Amino acid sequence: MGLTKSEAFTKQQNEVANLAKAVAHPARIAILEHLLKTDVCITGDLVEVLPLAQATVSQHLRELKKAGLIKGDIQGTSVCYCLDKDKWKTFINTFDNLFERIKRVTKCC
Amino acid sequence: MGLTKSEAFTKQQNEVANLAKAVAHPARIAILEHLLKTDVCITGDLVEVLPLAQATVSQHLRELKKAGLIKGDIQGTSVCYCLDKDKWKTFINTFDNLFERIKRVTKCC
DNA sequence: TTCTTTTATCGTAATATTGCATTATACCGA
DNA sequence: TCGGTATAATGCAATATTACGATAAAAGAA
Repeated sequence: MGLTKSEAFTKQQNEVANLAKAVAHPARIAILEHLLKTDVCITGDLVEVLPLAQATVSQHLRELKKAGLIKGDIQGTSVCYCLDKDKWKTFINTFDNLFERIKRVTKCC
Repeated sequence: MGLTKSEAFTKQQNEVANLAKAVAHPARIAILEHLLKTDVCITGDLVEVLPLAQATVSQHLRELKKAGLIKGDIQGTSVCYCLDKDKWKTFINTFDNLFERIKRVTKCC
């Protein structure tokens, strides 16, 4: 079907999955890496760096914005993007928590 | 198109994206959480816990196995699944590295 | 106003993912 | 060997994602 049964899982499970989905594409990783290098950037910068068309880059930016991982401020004719530190704090805490629990696992088959 | 241009991105970017994709579904998060609770489990356990058909659970298990995050050992009629600690070490290191870089970001728009 | 620049959105096409019923496959006990 | 039980594989249908060209929208320059 291609339709995830989100309602059948807990809110937290969906939240973790959605955050993971936001970074589950190399183009979006590349966008984040570019933002780490340059602090802020505009779509035009990314179109030059990424091997994708402008429309596709815009789409990936929208995905990241939808997940809340980046913010965009309109500045004249261009839009200035940057990481949303608050949302990332949530992201990092969520996964650190999962990682800690996994690190404590010892038994295996 | 639905076809990710993987070859246009670096190996590392694809690796991070693929690891993220492996956990980008609430059912797979639920599977991992069940494994954290029980250390080991078989498909039958999961079918009872998850709101999904056996075939679907098996498919999600295969995704996790493909990503290397879990291992499966055949034990008689059933397959015993558990977390692959080594692969998780890689996963955690990869994301900890990203998280550290993000924590250091200060500038924003 | 008109042109240019920049970004977003729409429409379309192709592939991927999700989910399930059904069908194999494998092992064990009688 | 034959059923019973359990997992895996296959095939199908429906939705989601990815990508891009074309178009729209918004702001500044000429």
